Amino acid sequence: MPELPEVEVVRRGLASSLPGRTVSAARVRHPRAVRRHLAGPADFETRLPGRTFVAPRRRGKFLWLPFGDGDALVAHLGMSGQFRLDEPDAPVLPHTHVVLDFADAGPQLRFVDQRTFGGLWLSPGGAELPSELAHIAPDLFEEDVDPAVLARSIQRRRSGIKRVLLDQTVVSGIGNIYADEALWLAGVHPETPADSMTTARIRRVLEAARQVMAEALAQGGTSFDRLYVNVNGSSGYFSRSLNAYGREGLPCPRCGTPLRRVAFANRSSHFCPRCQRLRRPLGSRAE
DNA sequence: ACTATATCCTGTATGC
DNA sequence: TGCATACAGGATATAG
Repeated sequence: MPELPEVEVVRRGLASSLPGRTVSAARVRHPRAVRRHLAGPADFETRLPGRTFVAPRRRGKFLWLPFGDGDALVAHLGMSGQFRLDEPDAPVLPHTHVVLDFADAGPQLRFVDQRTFGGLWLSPGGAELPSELAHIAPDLFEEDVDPAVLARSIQRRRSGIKRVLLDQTVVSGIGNIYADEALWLAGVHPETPADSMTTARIRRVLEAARQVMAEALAQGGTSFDRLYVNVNGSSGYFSRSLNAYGREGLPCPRCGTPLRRVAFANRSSHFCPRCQRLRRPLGSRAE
């Protein structure tokens, strides 16, 4: 569930309190949370103490917390990962998998993750951009993304446009919720073959995605339950602004037609059958 | 190079 | 009431 806006809310929360703080101890309570730290949990615990955090960074849904020495702690929240900043004597929540102590008297950094799809690892030399993220494309808020270039690369794909939006090696940060919202906003059916769309139409979809994620960020992200919260444990409010996602059977806010939900890649797509028509089911691609 | 699918996981909701 | 099943879905390994 955490997509770009939710991860950015977390990044900002960490940015306000981590820089300048020095780790004094690391404890791994569940080894799965550091499975991408290939040297193992004990090595992870040994390598962090003594390092001082600088400003947290983000690309798409990945976070990294650089240290002053040029290495970085990389994190992905997966489905249900949370960073919490809690006083050392605060109760430890269930599913707390990693705890960092600091040399100062401030709060601990705790990684909590019910479904354990998320995780942490140390990336040597990863302060600027962890090498493990080299295959992750820039997101729509990075300045070096040229929408025209991106639209042309999307247009070369034969998959449905939603599948392409979810491919983090094409453009990062978009997950199932914002893909459905962007396509609803742009009036594009999720299964529309990317190579059947004009670049102008692809750019409208990208702009819709950027817009809906910006609005979600302004509202603190999307929360359906306590699985996504910021570093203080509070929820965002964007779920009440969703137009399509999770609204099967409810009237389309634009035309009133009942929204549909269809199976899609082990999950669901939500769309309006009237506003988001599949045009030209097969055959010519002249547009 | 591209495309699609199975897999990991657990709390909640639903069906019988 | 209890048990079983479906569902939520990130990234990635793997197969085609």
